[in-house]
Amino acid sequence: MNERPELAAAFTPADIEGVLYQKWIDASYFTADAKSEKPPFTIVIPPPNVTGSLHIGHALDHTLQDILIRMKRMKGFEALWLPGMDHAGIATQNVVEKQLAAQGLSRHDLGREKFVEKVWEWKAESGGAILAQMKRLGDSVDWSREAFTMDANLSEAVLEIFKRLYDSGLIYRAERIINWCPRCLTALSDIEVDHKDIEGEFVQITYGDEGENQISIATTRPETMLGDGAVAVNPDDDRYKHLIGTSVKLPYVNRMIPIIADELVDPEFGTGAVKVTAAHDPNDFEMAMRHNVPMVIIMNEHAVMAGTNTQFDGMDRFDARRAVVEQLRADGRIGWEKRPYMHSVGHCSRCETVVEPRLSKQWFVKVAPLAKAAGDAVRDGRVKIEPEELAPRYFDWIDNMHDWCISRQLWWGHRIPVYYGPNGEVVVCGPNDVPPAGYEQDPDVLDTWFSSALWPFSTLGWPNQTADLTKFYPTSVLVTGYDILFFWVARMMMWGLFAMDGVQPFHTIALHGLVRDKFGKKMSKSKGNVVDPIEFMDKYGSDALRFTLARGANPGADQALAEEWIAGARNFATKLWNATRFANMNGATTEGNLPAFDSLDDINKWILTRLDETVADVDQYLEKFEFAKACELIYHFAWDDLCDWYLELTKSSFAKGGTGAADTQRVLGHVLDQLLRLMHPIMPFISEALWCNLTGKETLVTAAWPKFDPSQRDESSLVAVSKVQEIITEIRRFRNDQGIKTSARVVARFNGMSDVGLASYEDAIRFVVRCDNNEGNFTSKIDVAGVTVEFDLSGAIDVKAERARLTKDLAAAEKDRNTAKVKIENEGFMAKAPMEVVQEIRQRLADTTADIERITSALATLPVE
RNA sequence: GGGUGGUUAGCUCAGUGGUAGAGCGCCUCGUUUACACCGAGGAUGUCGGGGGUUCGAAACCCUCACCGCCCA
Repeated sequence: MNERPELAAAFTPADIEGVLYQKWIDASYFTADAKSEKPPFTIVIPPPNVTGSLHIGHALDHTLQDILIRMKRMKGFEALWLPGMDHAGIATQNVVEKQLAAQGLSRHDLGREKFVEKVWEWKAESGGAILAQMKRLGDSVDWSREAFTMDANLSEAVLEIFKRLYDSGLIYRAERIINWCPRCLTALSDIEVDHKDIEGEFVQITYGDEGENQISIATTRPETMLGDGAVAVNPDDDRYKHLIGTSVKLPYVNRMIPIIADELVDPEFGTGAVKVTAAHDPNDFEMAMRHNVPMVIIMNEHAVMAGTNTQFDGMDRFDARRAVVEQLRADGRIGWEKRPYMHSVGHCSRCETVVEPRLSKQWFVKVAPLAKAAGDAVRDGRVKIEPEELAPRYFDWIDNMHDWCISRQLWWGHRIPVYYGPNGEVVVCGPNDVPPAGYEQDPDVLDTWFSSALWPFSTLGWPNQTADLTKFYPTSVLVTGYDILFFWVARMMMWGLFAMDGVQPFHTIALHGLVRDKFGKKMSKSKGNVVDPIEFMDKYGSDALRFTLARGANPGADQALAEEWIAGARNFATKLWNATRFANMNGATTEGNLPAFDSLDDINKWILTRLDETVADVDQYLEKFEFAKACELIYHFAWDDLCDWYLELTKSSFAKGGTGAADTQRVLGHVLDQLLRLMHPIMPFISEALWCNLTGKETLVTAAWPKFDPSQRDESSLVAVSKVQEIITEIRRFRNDQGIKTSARVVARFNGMSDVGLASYEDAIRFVVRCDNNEGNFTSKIDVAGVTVEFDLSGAIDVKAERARLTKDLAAAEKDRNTAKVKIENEGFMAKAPMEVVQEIRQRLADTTADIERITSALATLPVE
């Protein structure tokens, strides 16, 4: 009767994963159809860097997206999960430059065109390793739509939006203080700078010569004094009021600089007088703008002192700092020195070099109107942020966003589509424009995030009005870590709303947290606690890794991950494998209709009821991005309800055969069928393997998602089975306490089974607890759930153990009764607590009182030792 | 400095007013015919401290302490 191929005795993930993924690809299950009548469900993948490989954070991010996509596909949506990669300007250029450096070359040796060619070569050969790794993970992405931010059509989108923004007055070129990385030799946006507290110095320096105007300032960057354009004090600071409007001589440079008054100066900080280095400090720049202070650049692009006409020219900025302080000290110009002085310093997020704020002519996006729209879309509910607790963080940032510096002095990326004429004319070219003859293109490229921000629609064909764009935009949900909320999410919001006529790029932003080590510490190479998801997949299977990550994914919260947890998930997979083997051995089937619900016994009704509850709850949780809770329910339903109880309770029925067994075969087949469907989004490989084996069908990928129907539940079966469980547990406990081996058979007599409606389950109980129904000399008994079970222990009852057991029960019952009693005797409680709570406590009081009586009398009848 | 999240069993974490939970770990027993990647049983918490609201607080309010994150 069982024609299914037999499942291997042990579950080996490697045996099924590659084969199944290939089968899915061959069958094009993941390819979405823009012409489909089905409602769309779209997710665009956060494009990994082309230089990247799959790390544990990707594994989490992808697992969650795949869960949603697979579930929606099963629910009958036209599910599109669009994969692709980001060209990752600085990161990629760095990789290729490093390779060149190994050959003693720099990009300048090759020239721009050759260098960019080289990067493309590198991309073809070594880039995108992550794509193969995504297949290991089981990602059900539509490979036919794979995109790259530097693809022709995506590049066209970049030109298009640049032109539109420029024409709308939202892109401008200006001299501003920007973050300059002296190693990458490019400007950076604010969020590409990481602020870290480091040990620096804070020194007091006197400007002006003796007999002339003198003033003491305090600074953490003494070397920048060479570029000072003024000294600023607070207008209300009595110490300096008399100096405002006068000048003081800047040492070494010997330039007279004005002493100005500005509210920004904090009189409590340092000496209350600050140097104004407009070209190398953002705050100073602001002040300088207000007071017309000259801006002097004192370093070259490598952050080497230049153009100061002092002995410090040619020194690196940090060498210059020491040299300047030394000279000042020698000249008696240093007051106090605080060293080390902890303060926050910006570092390049790519290479960790200390960023040099620098006056520079760059291209900027005027963000105010765009950011306003991006904030409003969330404020008015068109876009939901999950969990909503993270929305304030979004508002806080987007409502206070500074103009965005988008030009980068790199070669790898989208070149800025601006052309300059011989007389300084400026022309911006869209995708279909041709620059006038003799015009030269701006040499810079755009910030990588400029193009990533187009991702939700450039990947669908924009600016062309494609079928994909019509069908799949706006996307359904964006799943990503909260760490790139600002980098990427906010910018997609701005671009999407602007380019798509106010239509938001996604309905929901589902944010997850970071994966941390088993102690909740951040993973880092220096700590050596970084884990490799590929290694875990090799060792425990992709399903185990996926389940572990999903099980730890509470919305917006970080999760700790330990190898043991993954081993546990692998054990869970093995458990299911074996449960299915058991089902096969006992003739479980999915053929034919389910027996009428009302005709079933309580055990079958119970498991169907529990299944229905589980399906309903899991469905609801997954829809709310509560992955951890959904996994928890599946895990406990499968392991506890199904394996530990249902399978055990069905054994006697299978042993007996008959219609009871036939019903159970069909119900068991159904329960497994539905459970495997339910877990397929989370553990796609093993669920597919087992489901196809069980049902003989082709694939679970496109099978229907389980439906739930609360009318097909039976509460009384829950009560009945819980009594059965209580009886079994008590008997096991008794046997355990009495030191009876699990395998040993005991003669026992059950009294009162029909009074509690359990007569028909006596056999099932006896089977599980190995109690034979023979005549005997019943010397011991236990009372549980209204039933008395008497045992023939051949007189060998361990009275001491039994007394200990009962004494413990008595103490527990007394404690419970006492808490109930205290409440009942509390007038306030009786007067104010809701009726059902009072009822419940009354019941508890009655139950525990009865328990105490029963246990007390049992203790009394124990023979004296 | 400004925000913000947290402090619950040995570890990592659920738990938004009615007898404290999970996974892993720990202890005892066990190869019983799906599974030792297993089964059965068991131990473990003045829910960070203090105060308040309430008949009732891990949960709500105030306060203190400590840890973390974001922004400057």
